[in-house]
Amino acid sequence: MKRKATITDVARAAGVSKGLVSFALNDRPGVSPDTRDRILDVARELDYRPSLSARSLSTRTSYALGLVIARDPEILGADPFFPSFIAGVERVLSTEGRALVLSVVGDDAHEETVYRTFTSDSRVDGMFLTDLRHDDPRIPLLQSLGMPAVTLGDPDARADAPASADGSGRPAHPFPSVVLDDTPGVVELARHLAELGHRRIAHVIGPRRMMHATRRDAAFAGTLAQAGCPAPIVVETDFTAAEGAAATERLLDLADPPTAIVFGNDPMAIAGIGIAHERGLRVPRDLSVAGFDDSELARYVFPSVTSVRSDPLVWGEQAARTLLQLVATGSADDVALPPARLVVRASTGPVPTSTGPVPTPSGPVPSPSGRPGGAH
Amino acid sequence: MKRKATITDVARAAGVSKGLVSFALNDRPGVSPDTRDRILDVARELDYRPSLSARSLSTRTSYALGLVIARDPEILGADPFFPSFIAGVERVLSTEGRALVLSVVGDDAHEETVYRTFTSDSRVDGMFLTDLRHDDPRIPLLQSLGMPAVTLGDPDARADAPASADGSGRPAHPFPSVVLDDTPGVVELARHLAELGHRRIAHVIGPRRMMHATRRDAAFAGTLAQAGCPAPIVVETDFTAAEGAAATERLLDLADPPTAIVFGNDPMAIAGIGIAHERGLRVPRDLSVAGFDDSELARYVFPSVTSVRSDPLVWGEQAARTLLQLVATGSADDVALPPARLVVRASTGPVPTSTGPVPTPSGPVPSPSGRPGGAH
DNA sequence: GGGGGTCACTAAACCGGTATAGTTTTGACC
DNA sequence: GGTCAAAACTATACCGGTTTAGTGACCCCC
Repeated sequence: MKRKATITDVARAAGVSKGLVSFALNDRPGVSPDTRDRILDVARELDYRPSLSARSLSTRTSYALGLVIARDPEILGADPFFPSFIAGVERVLSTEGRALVLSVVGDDAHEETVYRTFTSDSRVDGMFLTDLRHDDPRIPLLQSLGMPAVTLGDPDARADAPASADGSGRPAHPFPSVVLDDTPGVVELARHLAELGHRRIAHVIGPRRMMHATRRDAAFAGTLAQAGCPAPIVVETDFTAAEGAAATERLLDLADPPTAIVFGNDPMAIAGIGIAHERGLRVPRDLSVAGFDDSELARYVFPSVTSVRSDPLVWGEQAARTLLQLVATGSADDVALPPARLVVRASTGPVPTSTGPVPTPSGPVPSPSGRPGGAH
Repeated sequence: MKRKATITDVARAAGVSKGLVSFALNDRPGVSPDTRDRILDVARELDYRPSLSARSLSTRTSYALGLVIARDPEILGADPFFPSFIAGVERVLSTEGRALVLSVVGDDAHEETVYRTFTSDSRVDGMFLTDLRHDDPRIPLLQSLGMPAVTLGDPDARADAPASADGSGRPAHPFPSVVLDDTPGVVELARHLAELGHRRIAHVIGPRRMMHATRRDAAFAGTLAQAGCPAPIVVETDFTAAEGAAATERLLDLADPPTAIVFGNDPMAIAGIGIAHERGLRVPRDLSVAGFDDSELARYVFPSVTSVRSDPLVWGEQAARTLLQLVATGSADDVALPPARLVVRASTGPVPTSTGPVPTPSGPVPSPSGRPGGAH
């Protein structure tokens, strides 16, 4: 196993200085065409690969992007969002010679230190901000650290922009965002349930401090109100199947239990269906259930789960592209992806006519059919 | 925002040479106690953090470990193994100031280039080898690249060790392994089904080229044979819920369908239950189903899924520790973790007495009960 | 034919650490 | 008090790139 070729080897072999090799390899002017070709030939012949660490030291860039996931490891395993998102990110990064540096943290205190460490170690050139929170402390943190970032979704515009030098009317968030608006899907879902005749509806959401939880809650409740429905019963969970199951138990124990339950992700919805079945209820005859994210499994459980498709893979790809551009050029535009849409499957159906589990269909709504449901 | 302090700043402020600062910070002999203290004080005061890239360049070490996942992004989202494994790895790395560099690749050709790139870029100091394959090409590859690695499970010992300098009787695999033996769990599962009276049993396994698939297949079939059962029907899949569902369809379409189906992971098992329910079969009355890995969701679907618990989180922790030791000292011992055990839940029950779905219980086996199943 | 400008290229500084050779200080011992 | 070795510390080379200042060579043009 012989030593790797360095830029000095290439320079010597090509009979030029190493500075010129650097110029030729980085496509910079000041190298005559035939010299450039000769250098590139020699480099290829020696199988020269520039040293990342040397380059990093010189240029103060790491050629890596960072993702810090602040969720309990257990949840991480159950929720398919992050694996898909990461796969999307990777799909872009791998073609660009960049790497993804990952960190999974349990608590907030540790989270901050990871952001600080990644920055002070120059371990990454930019970071993805997922699971955006209200008044997210990570935004001023990264801003003060001078670390570029891309947010998934719009952060809440804060009026008190701390040191906003220009008095322009620009939005208060300092980082470009990649938005995949889930409101249309949520609105469609609310209308869908209202049209099926549901009135007593529960919404089992994720942690309230996460923006998407409250945003979806607002969109859902707002649409129901428009449709003349009473406000939904809202239950906050941590996104685990366990809490989804527990929430379902509590809801079904109510004196006047809901006829439809909407869950913040698919694992919770699947767990909810499990609870219903265990109690002898049939879905959707006695209880309608819907999930969120449209994971693969949602299509294959029985009954297949009505869900809102959010496409984390595409989200990851676009977030990676935007962050790469931000890092390279210093600025990047906000991007809006096609919004999430409702996917109706077999787990939602017309409201039961009486309070007891009676199998009488109540309206013209088609009875739920086969598994591979199409978009609404 | 002022510039980060460098080692030179610390040296100047402490009135010593930077070499001595380096010695003091790395706990090396040759520094008097009070000088060392003074240097450390100054470093703390200046909030000095050594530059990773500079250190990497000097030491030819990247302070990062790599994981290449060669699975389709879709599968990655559904299968909870990797997220949990990664979380376990992270739990160890984060306390050691190391980072995890991740890559997700679809096809084998790309996989090899990633291993080569990570190596030639010195992007990582060592790598995790998961989803071990028969005659795994990654082993000679990493060996020839001189990249340390840890394997999850024992690779198959190859007689033709290429350049085995010493004629010792050591096993042929050059890398330490972290083994979580799943055989006991599989054996227990086979016995469990045999005791319940099942004879026509199907085994829906993962890709044959992966060692764990064939190893489990062998253990399962062998135990059944010992128990006097006929050989199971084996169906190979890619681990997706989609193929799990398709396999279930095919099996149930057989003239003489199996009375129990064992799946290679939980998502497939859950999809299989979905298919059964869709056909009007009841689990476990008409069909017993078992999964693998014991993911969170397995506890919360209905019926809760009998599975084999493999504890990917612990696996990740131990793999990280072993790899860190290997990288630091040049060698590490093989580690055996507590083996995977069977977790009996509600999805497995006594074999139906007749071929038709008749609700007669057939034996003294307790009827499947509540969700939170305990270990067998 | 000498001044001025551009182009191709070289030499050397620099990034921020580690490692090594060399120099001074300390201390033990006779 | 002189000798010698160990301990403490400095100076500097080095890792492998990028970048800047500087040097010829060449051309243009009055």
